[in-house]
Amino acid sequence: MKRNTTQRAAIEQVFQENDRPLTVDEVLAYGRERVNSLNQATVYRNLKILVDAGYLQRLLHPGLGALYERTGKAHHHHFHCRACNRAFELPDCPLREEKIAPTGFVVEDHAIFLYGTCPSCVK
Amino acid sequence: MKRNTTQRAAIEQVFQENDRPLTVDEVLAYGRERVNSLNQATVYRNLKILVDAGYLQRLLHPGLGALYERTGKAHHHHFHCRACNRAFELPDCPLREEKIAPTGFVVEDHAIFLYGTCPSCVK
DNA sequence: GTCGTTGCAAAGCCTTTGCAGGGAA
DNA sequence: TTCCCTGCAAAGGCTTTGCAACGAC
Repeated sequence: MKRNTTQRAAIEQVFQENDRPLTVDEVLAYGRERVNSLNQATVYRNLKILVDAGYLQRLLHPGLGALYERTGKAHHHHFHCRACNRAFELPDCPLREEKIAPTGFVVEDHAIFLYGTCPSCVK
Repeated sequence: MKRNTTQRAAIEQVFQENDRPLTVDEVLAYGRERVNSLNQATVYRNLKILVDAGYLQRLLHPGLGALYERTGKAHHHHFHCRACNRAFELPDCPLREEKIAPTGFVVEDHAIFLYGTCPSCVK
């Protein structure tokens, strides 16, 4: 049975307070603000547990590597700010899958990654 | 000055005969069909040299990792066949960058990755 | 004979795993 | 008292680098 530990609670709070996809390092850094002794291996293990529990979703970003975000959101894509190096969620999807591959390719899924500058870095 | 070695020639031929993005392992495997002694470190070093020389372009694929493809092609995107695990180029781009991010986000660039089954695996 | 290149092995990153001690229930 | 969880350290993958030998020019 899953137990409630200070470390796991801290990690969940990190995701509650940061509504954007986070890297392992970000989870570790933000988590240590709550639990100073928080270990990297603990973060890796808990991220896996929280993904298995359906609380988090893992995605691979080209460049940022593994990102973790809360589950339960609608189909969406991601923005990477090159200035602050953070990832953000984009609410919409501009794609019609049927129209984008040559004849013969069966498209089951897609991912879109945008790059640029986020609102707080533009200022 | 850059020298013409058997190993580098083999790697270039691999890209001439495979008109799709290749992983390091694919370059190594195909290259060894030409030069049996071809070493992994040599492949890594030559891929870097060929990128710097403008002959190849490196891109990061979520899932497949680093991919290398010939330069000089028009703006395009990539398809990953889950059956044979190969990457392919898609000729078109279905996106209007201006329309896809919320106000405040400045979009400079984008990448689209499709997933599914390629024509030869569909058969 | 130069000196760019190669193969091998060692060393870096990032992520996972083994293990003994610690803490939730 | 159980046994899941944590921290530390060691061990896996993938990629890079150091070094001596090789070979293109």
